[in-house]
Order: sequence, then structure tokens, then C-alpha cells
Amino acid sequence: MARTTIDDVAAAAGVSIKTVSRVLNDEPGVRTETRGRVREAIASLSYRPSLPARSLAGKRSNLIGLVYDNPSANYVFDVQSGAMARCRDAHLRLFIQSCNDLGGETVEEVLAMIDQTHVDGLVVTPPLSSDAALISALEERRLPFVRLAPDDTSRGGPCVIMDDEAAAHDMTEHLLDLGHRRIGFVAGHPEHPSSRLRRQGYQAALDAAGVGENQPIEQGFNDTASGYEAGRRLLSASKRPTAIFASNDDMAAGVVQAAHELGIDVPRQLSVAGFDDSQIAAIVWPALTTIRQPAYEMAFAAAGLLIDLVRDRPAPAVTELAYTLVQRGSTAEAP
Amino acid sequence: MARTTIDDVAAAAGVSIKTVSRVLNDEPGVRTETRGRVREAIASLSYRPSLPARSLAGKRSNLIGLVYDNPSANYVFDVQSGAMARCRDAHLRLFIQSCNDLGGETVEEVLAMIDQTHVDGLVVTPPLSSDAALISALEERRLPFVRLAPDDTSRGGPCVIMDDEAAAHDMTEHLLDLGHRRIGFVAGHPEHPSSRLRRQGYQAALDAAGVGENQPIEQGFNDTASGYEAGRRLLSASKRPTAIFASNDDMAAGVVQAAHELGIDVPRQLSVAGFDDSQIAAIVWPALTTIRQPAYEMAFAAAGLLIDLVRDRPAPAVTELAYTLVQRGSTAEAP
DNA sequence: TTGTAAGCGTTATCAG
DNA sequence: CTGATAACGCTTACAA
Repeated sequence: MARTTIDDVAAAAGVSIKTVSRVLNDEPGVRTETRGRVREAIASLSYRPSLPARSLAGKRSNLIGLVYDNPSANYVFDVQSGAMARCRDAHLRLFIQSCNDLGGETVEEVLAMIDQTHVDGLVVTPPLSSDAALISALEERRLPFVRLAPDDTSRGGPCVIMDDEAAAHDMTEHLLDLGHRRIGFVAGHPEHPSSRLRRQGYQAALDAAGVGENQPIEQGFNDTASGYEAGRRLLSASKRPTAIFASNDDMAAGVVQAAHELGIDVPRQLSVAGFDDSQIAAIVWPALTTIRQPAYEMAFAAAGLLIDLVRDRPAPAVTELAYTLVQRGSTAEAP
Repeated sequence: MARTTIDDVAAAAGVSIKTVSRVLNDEPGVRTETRGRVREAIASLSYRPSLPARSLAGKRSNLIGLVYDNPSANYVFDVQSGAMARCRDAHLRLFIQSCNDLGGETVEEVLAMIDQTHVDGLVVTPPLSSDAALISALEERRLPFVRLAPDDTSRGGPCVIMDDEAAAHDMTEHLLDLGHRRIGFVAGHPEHPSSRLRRQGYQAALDAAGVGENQPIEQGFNDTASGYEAGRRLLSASKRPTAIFASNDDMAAGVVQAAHELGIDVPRQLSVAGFDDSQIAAIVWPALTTIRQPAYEMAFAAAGLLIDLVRDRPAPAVTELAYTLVQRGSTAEAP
């Protein structure tokens, strides 16, 4: 039951292991006919090169890493799926590392993972993509990495982004177009890079419409519970808003829940807008008008960039993907 | 910038690399004082042994794998988190492999992953845990594996389960206790192991109460859309049920949505129950009465079993974890 | 175009 | 209790 090795393939094809290695790595300098013979031997033995052996011997491990520190199941799932799909295309393996519930040892843990697994590069997802300590540590190691949705694209190498600010601006305009003038906002988690951008877009749109003053804003923390609390505060105020824009869908769902409890009809008496288009956006009642953030596609692109990077191919510094405003039942004309 | 190796540690501690290796692997035959000296050197150099080198040289890779083929973000996230936490405790790394959207190449892909990564064992999550072809292939390779929530625990080695049937039974009894006598059911995905068990529990409880005949049952596919469709069918029938029990939360959310659309008040006119206690259960309005499936804990336990297995320690064949009936706002007395 | 030999960072074997 | 040396399966450098 010993594993099939490169020697077995070489023997079967009647060549040296070096030639097999050349075929494996798509290196030039092998006659087409020889190459075919080797390929056949590989297939018939269903030989699969050992990743550990390759990474030990060569400069590459054919493994790239993805790190996250994010409690949102939907987002993490989409991001993993996108990155994995891209890796599959490139015949690379993806090593996924969670840093959830790690306290202050995040950087330490990521570095340990890098050293132990020999990953060739890293996809860094939000909010880690804006973690200064981590970014510096990676730069110091000279490990190629691509950041997903960081708040600052001016330094730190290639990244894949979406224009959160413009999206929030669009959504706010959507509400203004529906006739709303008092539009509450539930701000996102202060440590999340996109929170600031979304709030800026919201404020800018209100300012442009001349109603930027004294709009009610409450702090949330990106989970349903904090959205619910913020919603209750906003809806219990004397001058109640006719629309509430929450910085993500989970919080928007919380706002909808608060409205239900207070007997406020959504969308007739209150419009609610979310952000992310996560699974729950379509599940809550009424379904949420939201911004579809192409998490899968962004991760797919990020993995692609990283692969280019580790293969010494040129890669653009900033890749921006388009968002979409998804209009559903939770927003309507102002009462 | 060369990596810190076992030689560096050996030099710093004034011992041979073999002794360092012994300390690393907690092998006996090292004087306490020597061991301490080596430990200090490891810490001060922040040395981290190379996983590839270890797996190439030794019998173990210190890596275990987790495979899934499951579209539910919440479930996958919980399972990953649980397994990863257990691995962290044991100083092992977890290699996660998705088989989503792979068509018929699932077994092939898993075997390729095993060969390439040299994982010491595998946590097999549902529905792969009931995939006969995969299980046979793993047995043939003699790779240790632990199955999560398989439908058949009688063969295939250790597994971690929850009593789906008893849970569905309990939930149905809960509805009966509330006075419901016409209780619709939305069956789960036919290829999911638990679907059959949940349906059996539902039916058995009805039979025990003497109302098992002619209850309306619709087929769903574990997603919200199919739950919505099934809900519409159930609620449009001439003899409308006063309660609907869906085989998972996503479908229950779809039923709630259908009820909203038809102007049927939940829970006053219709009670709805789900299963899984996924994130959305608490988010939909009204929040779902459901069964909490301890996905995190089950995965944690499964990883623990697997670790015992690969370290040649005895492990129980079947580990059963307890579920909880979580009562929320979606169920109430029959009208 | 192909092959030979050395070595990657560990663990296993066996000797001291 | 400790250490020298040979693997492990591959890539790299260099020859032929």
C-alpha cells in the first residue's frame, strides 16, 4: 500500500524522474511524444504529486492561504467558495485559517500558520485586511498577499475592492428618490473597514440633497441584536424617521424586527435598507432592499491575483468590482 | 531571511537535532533539564517546525482534513469552527476541502486531496458522511475518518450523531400539546441523511397521538425557495393545517414568508416550526421555534475522536450529543 | 532533449 | 539518555 511516487511514473514511462518533474511543472524541453507518454503513465497510475515533498524541495508549495477573523457565516462562506474555485482552476490547494476567538494572538497565529504550512501567499479578508500589525508583519516576511476590501488601498500591495462609499451613496439616493427626508442610519462595527466608507456615502448623499443636518444616527455592531437595539432607539425618538438605512443586512433585519414589535408597518410606515445581500436579506419579511456585495467574485479575483503574484506575473494594484442595488419589498414611497 | 530550522534550535540549545525532535514530539528519553533548555531555545527563536518536512520524514503529517459538500453557510461555518477549535487545542492543523459544485468527481477530488496533502485522517460531514462510494474509498485507503451525522451508524467507523428522529418527535409533540391536530410537514432534501429520520419522528408522534392519517406533506429541498413553494401549497389546500413543521429553518422561513403573503398571521392562525436553529431562526419575524442542533459541538467532538484515532488511542464508536427544543414566537396555541 | 546528483527539514533507525 | 546517519519524494543545479 505504499504511495505512488514519481519513481513509479518514471519507470512506467521509461524516463528519468527529472523528465516526469518537467512534465508535472509544465517546463519546456520535453519532446511532445515523451510528454504524452509521461502523461499517460501519470493518468494510468493515478499519480498525485506529494505537496509536502514539492514544498520541501522547491521554492513553491503550491498552497496558498486564506485567513479570516469574521463572525459572519454567509460572508465567510462566500469568500471561501470564491477563493477555492479559483484555486481549483489553477491546480493549487487552499489552506483556510480562522482567527476567530483568538484574542490578541492573531498575528502570531497567522505567522505560525505561514511558517508551518509554507504557503506561497495569502488572501487576507476583512477586517484583517485593514489590520496594520498583520500587514506589516506580512511585508516584513516578504510573503505575497492580496487584501480583500481593505479601507486603505494606497499601501500594502494589490487588493480587491468594492466602492462601499458609492454604494451607500446610491442607496441613500434611492431613499431620497422615494420621498424620504428623515433617514436614520445604523452605523457598522467601528473596527470594520467598510463601516466608515458606508457612513460617508450616506452622509454625502444627504448633504448633496441639502438634508444632511441632524439626521438620527445610532451605533451598531454588525449583528442582529445591535440592529434591533439601534432600531428601537431610532423608532422611539420623538421625530421618527420614515426610513432607516443599516450598514449591513443583519442589523437591517434587527431594525425590521424592532418595527414589527412596535407595530410599525414596513414598508408602508417605514422603509428599511440593508447592505451586503446576505442570505437573510431575501428571507426576512419583507425582503430587504440592499446592496449586493460580490463577495464570491471578489474572493475569486483576489485568489487569481495572488496566483499571478506567486508565479511572478504582473498583477494590477487595485481591482474594483461592481455592486448592485437590489430592490425588494422593504423600501417604498415615504408616507 | 532563511527559515529557522531544527538545526538552529539544536545549535542554540547545544544538543543534536534528534534531541530537539524528541522534545518536539513529546517523546520520552530526554532529561528534564535538557528538555527545558530545548524548550527555551524553541521559544526564543520562535521556531515552528515545518509541516511538509515532518510529513515527508515521519508517519504523521500533523494535519487532518475536513470535507464538506453542503450549501448551508451557517452549518458549514459552525462545523468548521468546531473542528478548528479542537485542532488548535491539539496543536494540529486542519485542512478544509469543499466539494461543492463538483458534480460526479467528489470521490476523486477527496482522494486527490488526501494523497497530495498527506492528511492523517478525515472528518466527513453530511451529506458526504452517508456517501457510500466515498466511505468505501476511504476504507480501502485505510485512512482514519470520523463521520458527522451519518444516516447509518452501524458500519463505517466512529461517528458523532444527534437523534434527529427523537428531536422531530419532540417538536411534533410540542405542536400536539398546543392543540394542533392538522399539522403539515415540509420534508427535507431527499439526499440528506437526516431528512428521513426527521420525517419518521414527525410521523411517529402523530401516530402515537392517533392522528397520523392523511396529514399534508410536501417535498422541499432544504432551501428557502422550496419552503416557500411548499408553504403556498399547504396553505392553499382546502383543509388548511393550523401548524407546519419544516425539516429545516430555511424552509420554515419560506413557510413564514408564504403565510405573510397570504395574509395568514403567524402564530395566531398558523404555527410554524423549524429545525437546526441556524442564524436565521432568530432573525425572521416571528422568530422560529426550532431544534438546536449542536453543529459546533458535534464537529468539535468529531475532530477530537479523529485525533484520538490517528494517535492510536481508543475511541467510542458512536458519540451522541443532545439537542434542545428552542421555543420562540412562531408557535402558539391552535386557533 | 534528457539525465545525474545534491539537498530541502524533518523523523526513523540504530549505535553509543 | 543522547547522537550520527539514512531516508522521505520531490526540485534545483549542472552535465551530457
